Amino acid sequence: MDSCSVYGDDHPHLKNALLKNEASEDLDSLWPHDSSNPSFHGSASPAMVNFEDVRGEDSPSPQKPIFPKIGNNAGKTRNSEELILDAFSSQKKRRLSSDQVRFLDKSFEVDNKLEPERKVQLAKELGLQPRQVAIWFQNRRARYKTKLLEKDYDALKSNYDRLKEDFDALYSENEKLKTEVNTLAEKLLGKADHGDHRPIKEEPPFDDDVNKQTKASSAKSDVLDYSDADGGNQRSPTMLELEHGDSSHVVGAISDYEDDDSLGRSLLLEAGNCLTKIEESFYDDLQPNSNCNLGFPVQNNHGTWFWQV
DNA sequence: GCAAAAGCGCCGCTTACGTCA
DNA sequence: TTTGACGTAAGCGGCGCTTTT
Repeated sequence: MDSCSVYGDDHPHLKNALLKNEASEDLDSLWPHDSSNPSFHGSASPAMVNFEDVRGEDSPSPQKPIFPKIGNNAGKTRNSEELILDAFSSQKKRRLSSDQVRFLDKSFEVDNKLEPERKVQLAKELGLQPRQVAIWFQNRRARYKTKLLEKDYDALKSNYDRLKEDFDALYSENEKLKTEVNTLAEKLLGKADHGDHRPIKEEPPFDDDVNKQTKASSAKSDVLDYSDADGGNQRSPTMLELEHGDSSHVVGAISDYEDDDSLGRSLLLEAGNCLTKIEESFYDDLQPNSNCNLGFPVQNNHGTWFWQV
């Protein structure tokens, strides 16, 4: 920033006032006074912060504007004329002092927006140009926004990780149960091949598409010759039924095997229990009408489960 | 009353400087 | 002493809103 354009050529009276260290008196005439706030000499805004509240004990007189400590000489004692000459003769950027930053931060915490009056008062109190105060607030808002975004990102990421963990656990359990069901089905098939060749009674219809494919099938094909009902994935009717959320007929079909031995019956009963368990595990907690399924299966009006994106 | 111009402040992006390891 | 990374003051252009003409 070109400080000369503000306090120099454009406002020679202000430059002279500063050179005489009379800034407070001259600037005081620019806004109304408020005796209740000696620090700001006229602060009427509740958002204003008293510089004395944040200034360290080693800071200069609270009644005088705080000029920036310049560069590496920040810790050295320099008279005000040197500082002012430096400020006006150099085009280089000068960092704000820690006191100034603390004061601005306090003020920012109270209100991150800057009204014109407040800006002028802050600038006066800190010995800065109003534009410098405005720029500081703009940059501060930007930094604050960045931090907020980072915080939001972290929160969303942790939520995503947690959901993914849950999903992975459910998915692996699903795979495990599928394997278990297939094993039981194979055992059942082997049993049927060795013993009773009586055809398994046709299952009652449970859904349009699946029913079309299974209606004319034998009991054997009912278990093994399941065809593609949803895009290439070979799934047994049992699995399809699971996806349709109803295994009651599967459990009911177990009664057709009452003539079998106890092993077959127990296997079937166990399979039925597994199916019930799978249903409970996967579908009971889902909310099909929710817009926040995050990729979990959702049931539409026809009772068909699909993957919502 | 309406429209164009001017003024102002804010924002996002960028640059340049100061500081530190 | 040099160098690269990082934080930050400030520049710039665009946009929206308000005021002026």
